[in-house]
Amino acid sequence: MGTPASASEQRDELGTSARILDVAERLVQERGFNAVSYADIAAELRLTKPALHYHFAGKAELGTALLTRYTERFGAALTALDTRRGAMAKLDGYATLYFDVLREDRMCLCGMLAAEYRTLPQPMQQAVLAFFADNESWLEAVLNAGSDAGELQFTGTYRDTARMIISCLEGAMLVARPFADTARFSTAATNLLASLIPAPANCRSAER
Amino acid sequence: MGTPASASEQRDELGTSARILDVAERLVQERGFNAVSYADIAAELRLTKPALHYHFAGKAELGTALLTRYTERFGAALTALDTRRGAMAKLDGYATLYFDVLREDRMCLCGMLAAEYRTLPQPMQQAVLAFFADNESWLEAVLNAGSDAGELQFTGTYRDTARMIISCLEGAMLVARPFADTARFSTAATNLLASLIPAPANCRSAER
DNA sequence: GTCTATAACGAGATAGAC
DNA sequence: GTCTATCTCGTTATAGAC
Repeated sequence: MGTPASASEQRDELGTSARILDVAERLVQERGFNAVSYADIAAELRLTKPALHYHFAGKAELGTALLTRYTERFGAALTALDTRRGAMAKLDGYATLYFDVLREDRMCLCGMLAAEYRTLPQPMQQAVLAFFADNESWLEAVLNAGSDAGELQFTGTYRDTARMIISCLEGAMLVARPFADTARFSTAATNLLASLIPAPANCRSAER
Repeated sequence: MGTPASASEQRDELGTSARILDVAERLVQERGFNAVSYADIAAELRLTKPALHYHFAGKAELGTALLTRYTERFGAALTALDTRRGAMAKLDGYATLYFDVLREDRMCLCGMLAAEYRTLPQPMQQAVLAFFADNESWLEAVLNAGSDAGELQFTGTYRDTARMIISCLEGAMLVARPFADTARFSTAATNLLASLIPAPANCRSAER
């Protein structure tokens, strides 16, 4: 449960801006920012290009709005996961957030934009970095608590392990999508999380 | 050592086709296929667009040639790694192939094209899948041998572990590049490979 | 808030001279 | 093998009517 994306795309009662963002978000996650045009978005919504320009002055503004909303939604999903008891339950939920995106045949928005990073306007670049930094912070806290509770075990620092989780999940999405093989992702995610489970009995990690 | 890329870009004695491929490869790895134009490539080589069309009829043909050469070069690098003794030495060399690409501020060509997959012409799509399949096969063999020799230990199948290695390295590149932080990659790669070392070496409190 | 019309530019691609 | 010139199309973006 809990794709941070879409949810509103079907409803007609929503504002035009929100529907533009919904369509744009999906198209960017599928094709990449550079491969999506105002014409593509307008056509899906049966609007015209100037109507889009009324809501979002330029492509840079649209992209920034996309990132703001996506990061907020993802942050809310992480906060929701905080109510789960147990570090592994939280990490499981975290991996499921990614899985739900992949199941819709989409790449993580920020994973996609990370690939196109060099071509993005500065405000979008900053927002992509902020997204990953946010995720890293949340994971660090989960790893810290899980380690203290003896639920988790890993050799690297909290930060490095958090980064590794993000890298593995983003990479697993990146590669699984061309193969149209969600199991490829699930297996990688499962193995990744399994590697954080403490070895039985006499094998424990040192304090940091 | 041993970036499978470039190497020839500086020399003037090379054929024009090879120099076109060199420039195109670098630009695609930096910006993405959709963000590179014939004009960009021609300008760097002080040629004109029709000169490029003489060597590569269209962008699809150029992209396919790019993939063919890249996959061959990567395959040759893998064959070279086969001479190393020890599974971990081979895996280390494998990770270094990725690192050398990242150090040049480039994404893995096929990681980049995986993001843009939906927008690629079919021949390029097939070539991207083949690249990952090739890598997977090589890794599977290394993991198999390393496991038999007791050098490596992992819980998933050879195939799943091979896929996880590819995913982690591709994802680590994807995320490290926007941060312009090669250490981010190295740490992830080191942790990844460390997780394949059998327990006794990995666990401080003695033997199982 | 959405439209028609159009500007201004860059893309991939081709014809034909040299 | 490379050029100039040109074509056609798609792109972002704006002016101004409704």
